Amino acid sequence: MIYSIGQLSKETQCKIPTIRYYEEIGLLDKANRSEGNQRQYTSQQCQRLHFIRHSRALGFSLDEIKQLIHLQDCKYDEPHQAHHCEPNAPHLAHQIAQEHLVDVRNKIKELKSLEKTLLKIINTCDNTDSTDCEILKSLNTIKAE
Amino acid sequence: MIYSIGQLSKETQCKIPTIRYYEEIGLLDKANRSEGNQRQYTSQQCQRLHFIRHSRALGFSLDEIKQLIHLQDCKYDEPHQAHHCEPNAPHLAHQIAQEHLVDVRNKIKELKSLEKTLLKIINTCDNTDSTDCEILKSLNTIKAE
DNA sequence: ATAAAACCTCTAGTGACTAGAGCTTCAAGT
DNA sequence: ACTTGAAGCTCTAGTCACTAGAGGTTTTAT
Repeated sequence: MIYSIGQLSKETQCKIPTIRYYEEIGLLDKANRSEGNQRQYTSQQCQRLHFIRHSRALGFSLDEIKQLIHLQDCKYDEPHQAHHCEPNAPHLAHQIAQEHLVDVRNKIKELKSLEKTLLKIINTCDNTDSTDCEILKSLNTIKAE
Repeated sequence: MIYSIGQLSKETQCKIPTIRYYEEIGLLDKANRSEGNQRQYTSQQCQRLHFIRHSRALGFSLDEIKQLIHLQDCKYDEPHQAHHCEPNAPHLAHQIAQEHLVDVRNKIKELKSLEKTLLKIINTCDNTDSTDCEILKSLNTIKAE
């Protein structure tokens, strides 16, 4: 199966300029071109883009994804391949995922305390018809926790 | 009290280039200059920067903050001032805050489901010494919820 | 008087895209 | 075979909220 960039875009729900951008920064390999210079993708490349999109949806950065892809390549490469491969790719992948989990949990904590503060601000001004709403004042004094 | 940019920076915990950036985009008024062209700030401007920083800490975008500042100015301006002022600034401020609260809550929801997915991925590969870790495979197939 | 710290402007870079201009190629219908 | 419109191409620039660095000037302390 061969995909044009538009078909790939539909298949992966990834916008066309984004696909080109991924190629530009080396996250996707350079696509083969047709006689008329249009990009052609294999199902393997489609698979890879799926991987990238799922990882993005989970909040991994493009840099983390680059690492994960490298680890993936290690996994499947024959040992005699030229490029350097980690001896324990699965372990590293595990580590990246766990570090990311820590980030996510921290972010949740922050947002919850933020929610509390916002609620406090909004509630000091319950009466939306009041001409002496406290919100603007609050933002001068209340500190985020 | 008159502040140099460095003093203002210390007072508000806002980095110097950021202060200049806020001036550039019109979030802070242009500062008065000394004979030697260095910026000088009043405590009013310091107050405003505090407001901005607190709002940022609460996750308001600079655009939202611009709106809030405008509303604040309306509140204190005499009615005969030239520029257009909202008739019910407090109400609008309330609305901006509430919309932001909704955003925050959505973000929390997203992150929680993300946390679940990450955990699932990590747990399918409990044994970090395994040479057949499932993480990389998972990222190909598991979808974020 | 001199040296160091603080300030100035200007340019460019970050991450992860997105939008638009202006051109070429492809596929379908007549 | 011809035309037309969709889809593709490259390149530049914009988004948000800063941050970093170069290279120069001013202020402050000794």
